[in-house]
Amino acid sequence: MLRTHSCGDLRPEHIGKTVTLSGWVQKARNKGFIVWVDLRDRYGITQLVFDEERSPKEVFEKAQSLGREFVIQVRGEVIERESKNPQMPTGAVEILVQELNLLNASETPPFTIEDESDGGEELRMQYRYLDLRRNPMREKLIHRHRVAIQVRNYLSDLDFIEVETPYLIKSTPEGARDFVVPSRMNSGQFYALPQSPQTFKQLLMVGGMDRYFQIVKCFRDEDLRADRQPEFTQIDCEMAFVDQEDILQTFEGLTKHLIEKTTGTTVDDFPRMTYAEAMKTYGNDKPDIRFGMTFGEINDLAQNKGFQVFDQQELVVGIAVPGGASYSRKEIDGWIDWVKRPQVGAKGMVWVKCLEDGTYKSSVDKFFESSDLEQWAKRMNAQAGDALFILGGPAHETRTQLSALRMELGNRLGLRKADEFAPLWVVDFPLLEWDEESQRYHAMHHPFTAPKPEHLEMLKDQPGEVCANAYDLVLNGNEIGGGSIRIHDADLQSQMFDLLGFSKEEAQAQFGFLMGAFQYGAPPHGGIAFGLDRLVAILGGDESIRDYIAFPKNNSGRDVMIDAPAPLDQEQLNELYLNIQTED
RNA sequence: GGUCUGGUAGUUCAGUUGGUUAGAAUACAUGCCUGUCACGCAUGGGGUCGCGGGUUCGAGUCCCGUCCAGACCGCCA
Repeated sequence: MLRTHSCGDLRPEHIGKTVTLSGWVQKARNKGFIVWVDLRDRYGITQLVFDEERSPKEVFEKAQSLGREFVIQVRGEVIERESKNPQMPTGAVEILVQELNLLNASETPPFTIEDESDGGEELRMQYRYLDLRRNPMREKLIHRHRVAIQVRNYLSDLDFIEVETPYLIKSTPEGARDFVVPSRMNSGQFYALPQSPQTFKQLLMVGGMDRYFQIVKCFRDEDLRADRQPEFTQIDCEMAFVDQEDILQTFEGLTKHLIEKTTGTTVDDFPRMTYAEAMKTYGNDKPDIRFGMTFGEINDLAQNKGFQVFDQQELVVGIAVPGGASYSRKEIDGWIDWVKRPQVGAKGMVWVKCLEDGTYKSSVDKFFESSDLEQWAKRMNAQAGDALFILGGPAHETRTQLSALRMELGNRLGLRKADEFAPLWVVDFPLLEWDEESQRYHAMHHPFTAPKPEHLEMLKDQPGEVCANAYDLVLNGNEIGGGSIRIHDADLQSQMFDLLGFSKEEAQAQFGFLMGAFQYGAPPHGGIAFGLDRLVAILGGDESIRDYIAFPKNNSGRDVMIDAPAPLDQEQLNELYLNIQTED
């Protein structure tokens, strides 16, 4: 038996017992006459003591050579510590070691295996197996496991069944780029890895499964971000014989359950906001409603008063910055530079300080009366002591820019508290969006999303105005889930493909299987998919998902530990009928 | 595809206007230390300043190129 207890088990009631422990050497403190070794495993740390007088001579000598991360097994008596450490759960006891067995030596690790490691991101990725030994990393993976278990239990209790769908499927032109897999048995042909199990879960509904979920890997060959990986995990769900309200209720329940079970905080019923409303008041379809700073549009108040910069803009809109009246000229200039960066792209920014004495000071004092500025402040819900930051320009662009500014201000003012959870539903998304590049409509959600029945008539003449029965679940400014009621009628689905620019032949070739299925009694159905990595990270109080994935990819989509992707040798390429084209 | 930031000891970083032998902390090694727990003290080893080119009497420092990493924009139905 390699151990009788874990390194987190022993307490004063074990004093006098002889135990066997195994684990890693966290640290050895050699005091000459006595050596203490912190022995670590997943469950905790137990202090071992090797004593000149009380330990066997050869054991004491062997203990001198123990280094960090050596794997050892010890046998000894649990004794009371002479000086206790109240900070450690096992801090009242220690093991007086009688037998020491070196199970495996270790090189000195390239970074310290401690809560606050000295290792940088890249190094920790390269030695991920060492990084995972650190408490914060282990706790994050355990947190992920707990969320996943709660999802399975909750949905299973509601009669959802988990069904696995295939990973080797067919490439489709819509949406993100596919990862493809060459087929050896079918020369020149390729599978694609699923961007999501979308069509399969719909076919499961046609197949009468009624309620399906799956915690499933999805693959998208697009550029990465802190919260985006090329392979990621979804909680994919679908229900038959439901309307939008049924789905919102069901998954609001799940999300509440997850927040309450894994963070200990409670949340009220989720507010709902239409897409149009979210864009108008937050400039964003995934607003962070943990803090205010909602948009105030002031076209009617600020135009035709002699300030030409505003007069010609489609939209003039601003926000109140709490405490902004005390900003120095330099700080304000810093924010003006910030919005003018190419990533944001504003041309400039007008500011107004709402002073404590009720007067106003602004960059446009020449053009506006104090009473004008007061009305602006009112529209932006400003208090005395705030500043107004105002942008003007084309409506959509300006909203996006002001939203970026609002989020950055929220971050820097500490308004985005990691332990606060503010979920909301964003509903009534447009069905389609016009794409300038390809000069055609694209599905905003995906091509299987059902238009709102009351908008069906507009589909022919004003397709851009049609709203969909589509919804996103937003948590703290992040989209953590999105879904829709699906089309279950072959004719309507065919009409959608028309609108998206598919010929009848293309639609048949790409999605014939789905249209075929709809001809055999497809039930009304709809669903939702959650980004598990993102959800887990936010519930854990982080924005970056990488720490919540055991073996993530870096910024360029590489796994620096196993050094993937990598070239294939010629033999393997031949077998797959592939030639590599060299760049010139 | 683009913008920005960074790359100096095993690691995390400092390094002035271009000027002596490139530093600190930590890790590591050795020794000392009668209760440590971020132990302490002393000593020591450890550098292709990412790589290539250029400017200069002289480059870690300035310029050009390139590679790598990170954040963001585009992209992500």
